[in-house]
Amino acid sequence: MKQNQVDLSSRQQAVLDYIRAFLEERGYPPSVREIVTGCGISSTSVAAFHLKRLETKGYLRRHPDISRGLELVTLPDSEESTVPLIGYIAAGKPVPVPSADTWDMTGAADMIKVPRSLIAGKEAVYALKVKGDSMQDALISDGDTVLMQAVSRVENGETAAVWLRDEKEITLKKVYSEKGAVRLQPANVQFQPIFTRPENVQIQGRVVAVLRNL
Amino acid sequence: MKQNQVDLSSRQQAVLDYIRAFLEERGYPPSVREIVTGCGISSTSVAAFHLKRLETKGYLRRHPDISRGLELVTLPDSEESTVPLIGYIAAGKPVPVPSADTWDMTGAADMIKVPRSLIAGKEAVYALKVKGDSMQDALISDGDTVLMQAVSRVENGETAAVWLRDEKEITLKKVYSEKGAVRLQPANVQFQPIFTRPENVQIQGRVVAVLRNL
DNA sequence: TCCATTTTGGAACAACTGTTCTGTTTGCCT
DNA sequence: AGGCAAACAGAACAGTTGTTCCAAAATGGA
Repeated sequence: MKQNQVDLSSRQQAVLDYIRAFLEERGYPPSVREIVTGCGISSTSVAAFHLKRLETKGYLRRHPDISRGLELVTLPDSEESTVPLIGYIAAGKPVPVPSADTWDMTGAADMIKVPRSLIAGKEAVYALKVKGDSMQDALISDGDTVLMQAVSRVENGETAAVWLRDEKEITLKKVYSEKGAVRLQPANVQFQPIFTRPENVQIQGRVVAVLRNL
Repeated sequence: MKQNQVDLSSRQQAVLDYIRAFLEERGYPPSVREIVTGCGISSTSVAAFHLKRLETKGYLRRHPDISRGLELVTLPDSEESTVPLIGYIAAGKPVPVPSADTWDMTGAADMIKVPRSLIAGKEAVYALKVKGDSMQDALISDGDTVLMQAVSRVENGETAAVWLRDEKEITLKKVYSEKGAVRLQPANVQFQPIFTRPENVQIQGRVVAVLRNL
């Protein structure tokens, strides 16, 4: 939750934490003198000193001569991300490919909010709605939302959206590369794996997460 | 996004909008005089008058004698909610029951963030981690997070966490009440429903959503 | 119209607040 | 020990800011 920064002295960390807590609780930033008393600092000049330091280090923005003119530059990092919902995923059709402007917020595409923890650090994540019950072997049902990451290769054991060229079919399975063949393992333990030629599988993306709203 | 309130004069509405925009853009509330110039008001006393009015009407909280001591009371509905993660759900054990202080933020329990859209408007939502592969008939696998709502009855067709007294087992299924019996329908269409006596089923909660992080 | 209520104007006060200045202390490296 | 940069103290100044007082204008019924 609260992460300490390595390049801050304990005093500066304390000031930053105090501002965060104050802002969270009261809805407006503290004054310099409130910081002084709140952090056990003895003089306003010391607080000013550290505030200037925090600003040059990029942790907050200051508005000179304006009372309580503090602005946290990292808005309490919002714990959530916005990803584009670019289409549907169904058994018989390749998944929609995110285009260059897909992530443009101004686009007309739907955007959905997801907890940042679900896609921590991952780039190029987009969302697809599942149509049909063809993916129950992947423990995914009609109406689920699948978060995908646009990649063309995955590590062994990762779950991917796989286009089977021969079968002309999309399937979500764990991909294992084995001596001359590819093993596609369903998430549902009661289903058997599929073995096929490497040329038959086209990775369309990595499955990052699944959301089901009942 | 911005909703006009019916019980506000246009001036008060303008002031409220201005405060919202100012706060959004600068990160701290405006001063009375900034409100004056920003809204085309001629005197600080007029602004003070309207601010007092806005406070008594419940749209903001004021901190007297504190510069920029304005706090918008409208929870800026943050598109995400925090729910407590109170334990595990496994086949052979009843689900943990949320206690009165479970939702107390100060508790040591883990809190997780979820998109508000997943639990829109629902009360008493908590989270459980799934242990084991015993619920694949519900399209739920080991490691999934299940969002539950603490209720003791569900409507026909809703998915619930059901404790089967005879079998001493937890299962997640759609519940249908049928003439003298209860039909428990798995989400996975390839599984058969279970029929049992009403006395054998104890609803432990409604399943609101499922999160799977791969 | 007349009266009560609401809204507006203008000004001034006292407290709040950011800034700056000078000097001191502390920690740390050579 | 000596030197240097960071951190600390105290005080004072000037602009900002919430509040209040008094009076005027607008509004809205009866």
